[in-house]
Amino acid sequence: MTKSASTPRPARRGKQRTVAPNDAPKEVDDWLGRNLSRAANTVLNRFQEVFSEYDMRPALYSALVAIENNPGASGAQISSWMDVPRTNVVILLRELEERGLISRGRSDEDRRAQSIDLTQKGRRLMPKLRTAHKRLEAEFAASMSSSERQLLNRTLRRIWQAGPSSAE
Amino acid sequence: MTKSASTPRPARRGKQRTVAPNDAPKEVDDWLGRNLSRAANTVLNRFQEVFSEYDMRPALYSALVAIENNPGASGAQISSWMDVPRTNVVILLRELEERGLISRGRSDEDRRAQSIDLTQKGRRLMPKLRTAHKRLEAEFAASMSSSERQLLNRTLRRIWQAGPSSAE
DNA sequence: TATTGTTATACTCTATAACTATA
DNA sequence: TATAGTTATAGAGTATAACAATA
Repeated sequence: MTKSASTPRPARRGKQRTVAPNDAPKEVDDWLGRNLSRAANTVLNRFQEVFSEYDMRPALYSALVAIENNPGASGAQISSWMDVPRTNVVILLRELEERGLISRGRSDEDRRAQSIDLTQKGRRLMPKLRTAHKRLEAEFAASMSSSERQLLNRTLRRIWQAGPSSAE
Repeated sequence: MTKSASTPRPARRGKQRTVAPNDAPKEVDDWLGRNLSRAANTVLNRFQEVFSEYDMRPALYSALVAIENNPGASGAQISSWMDVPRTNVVILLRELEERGLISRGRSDEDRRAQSIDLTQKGRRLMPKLRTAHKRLEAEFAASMSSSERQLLNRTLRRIWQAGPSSAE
């Protein structure tokens, strides 16, 4: 069984910040890695809340988008498009198949490869997921100017694209 | 035993990007959460490489900095300063103690609380770790202007500080 | 009742080694 | 030899519940 077949994770309790806001600047305030990790985690938490009714994780959602954007692609092609190691994509694909959102046939030309597509159930789900995702993005975009948001995404891409490709 | 007592993790193989750079813009290119996660992961990988000779993880390093900045503090105070749940700080403190980098006595005023300090070994290690960390920061800062870097850190802080405090 | 420290456990993403089947 | 798919396993960070000891 997959874990995600269980009850959706309860949204984080929205605890109030009780810490006094007069915190002095800390040595760690400008650590890039720390700020990135914590920001990523904040977005992850909101993702789980926004998508709670769909029992959807970010990696699962991006796999669905990859499949929708590459109809009939093989797992290796999905892996390459997502830039995620094949070995980790396998788990996502199995889970999506178990949930009836994708189908995996055998390719005619290359009998090693699969031919992956959204099922009708999957195709029907996508617009709802996209709506939820747009809501999530808009929520964070609300606290930035448009140019600031674009610069942020460009800067972040420059950071991670400088590293080695994650696709195996 | 703690895992970190084992051999330092081998630095990631620096694989060349073989993917053709003519990738068309993808739907996922402007996903904030994805860009944040991947950027954070890139910095994490570099952290592991730069700190490989010290067998040091980011969380462990930031705990050391927290302790150095709060001599004699309790675990709860360290947790609050780091803004990390107590339950996760416990693991870091135990590991640091096992490695002889910190000492944990009992507080005189409150017999529940500990009084945490760097050991001499820990104090001697800190300058080396700081040097490595400065190198790491400088490496990523090199690809940005100073104002861009400041804006980035400010934006990231705004994102994660908007969420609930992680300190329990 | 509340706080301190702790154990146990789970979840998400990422990473590597090793294997089978096919090319 | 190389590629596609898979299994198993590990590491890093984050999260919650529950407990004993102390306040």
